[in-house]
Amino acid sequence: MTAVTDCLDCPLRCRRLFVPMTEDELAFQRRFKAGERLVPAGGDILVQGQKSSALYTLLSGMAVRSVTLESGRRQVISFVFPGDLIGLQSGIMGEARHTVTAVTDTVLCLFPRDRVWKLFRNQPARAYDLTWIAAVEEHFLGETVATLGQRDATQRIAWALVRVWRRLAAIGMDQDGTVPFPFRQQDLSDAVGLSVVHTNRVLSSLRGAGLARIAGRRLEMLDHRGLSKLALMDMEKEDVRPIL
Amino acid sequence: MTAVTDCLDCPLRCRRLFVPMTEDELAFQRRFKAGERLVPAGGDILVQGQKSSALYTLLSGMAVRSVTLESGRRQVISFVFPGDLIGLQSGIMGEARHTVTAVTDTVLCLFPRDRVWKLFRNQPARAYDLTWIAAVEEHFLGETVATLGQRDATQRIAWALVRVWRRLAAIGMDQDGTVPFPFRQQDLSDAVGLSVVHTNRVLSSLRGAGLARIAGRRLEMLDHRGLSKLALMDMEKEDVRPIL
DNA sequence: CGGCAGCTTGACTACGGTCAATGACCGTGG
DNA sequence: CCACGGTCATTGACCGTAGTCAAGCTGCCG
Repeated sequence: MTAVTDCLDCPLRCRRLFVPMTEDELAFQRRFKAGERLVPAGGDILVQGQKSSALYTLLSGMAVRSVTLESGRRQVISFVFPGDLIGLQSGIMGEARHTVTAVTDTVLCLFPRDRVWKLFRNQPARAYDLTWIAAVEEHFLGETVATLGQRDATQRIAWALVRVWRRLAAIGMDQDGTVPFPFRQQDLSDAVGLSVVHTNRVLSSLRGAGLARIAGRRLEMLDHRGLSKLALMDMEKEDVRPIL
Repeated sequence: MTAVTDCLDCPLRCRRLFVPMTEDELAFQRRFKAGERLVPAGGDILVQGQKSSALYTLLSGMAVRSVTLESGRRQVISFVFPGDLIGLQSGIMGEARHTVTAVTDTVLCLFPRDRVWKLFRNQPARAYDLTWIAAVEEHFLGETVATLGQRDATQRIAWALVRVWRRLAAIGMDQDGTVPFPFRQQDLSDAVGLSVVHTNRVLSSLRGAGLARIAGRRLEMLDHRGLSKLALMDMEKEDVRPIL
């Protein structure tokens, strides 16, 4: 039985990916957070089509956001990492449009819906941040659309690996050039719109080319610059964003 | 020389797609709007990588939001229709991440960036609406990702046509089962990640099947239910959203 | 030790891309 | 008024990337 993490002790907010909070915001944040929710690996955090009012921030662990078409095919919309907001759409528009599934054991900070309104009413700066977060999310989805529409198989995989690596490095989860990678190849292929078989072939070719390697639930980045170039990604300055 | 449209006379806000505004909100809105901007067909409303502070709502005309990769390939992220918000990302995150190009002559309502902060400060309900709009946008991008990742060529085109048709019908732009469709086949193919050639073939097969037809810069929907089914789209209840 | 989930490899196929040529339409200028 | 040039739509022939099917392989957990 672990105690609930106080926002004061939040291991995420001081990471370079996130905009620092003021004293005042931090105080509000502590009252805003209503508790935590634990979802074990394989469990659903949010289910497509189901009413759900809460907002979450992923405190630890990883997840995938996905939709399933009537054809039965699954698309992974995005990977979800510590610090990511979950449930904005369902929280605002009423019901969840996609499923969020825990890939590892996860801990979520819980923000009840009715307090969100209070945030807009009393904390305009935080409300602005929330919109900012939504804009960032939108930006990444735009990137994803461009990837699925215009990049070939190798570029897609390279792109996805670089994205994951940069995101995790930005919250300090890299060690010796590796980051945790708990996703199955099936998850990766569902994310980039390729078959598992082809995904596997591409991965082994990237390994062969000495660019990156997945092994033991970890992703090893052997040539960040090379892989980024292959993926047609610019080495954009890492931008920061708020965290809720 | 046409006069600027007063928000009171806005031809969009009363359409069934949009949440009605209160008297109060309308009053604020009139002060919020700083003027209009006209962009002729083919002109750029926003340019990828360029600083831009303003927020716009497309008042009339149509546009495409797109990004161009280093390979030179272009991805159309979304079509932009009357009532859509433009520039949230650039307005909040600083610089535009994608280009918005006018496809017809367009009129834009202009909201200066510095007034956005005033909105968060003084109009929490409108700020909430802005976030809502961002969430809706995010939802649609998620759909797009799923389409590019999991639907085949025919389903993609069908999906795109139905989306356009529903969107325009929801603001009353349908006449005799047709809606304006000023986009080139090149735009459509860049939107769904297919070559123009294949797009053309699919379109003619849809025409042959009596499902839909594009002619004379108009899209004729011959079998909405059939095309939706083909596109694996549910006949979801039309949901409403706020307009800025 | 057995069973299961996930990874890997091979053989064959097909969907959609590319290249190329022709056609339809439209605005402009001689 | 018609010839010209440009843009966009259409069609044909060929090809290559990635999907499918199917069989082994590996590693983990009971």
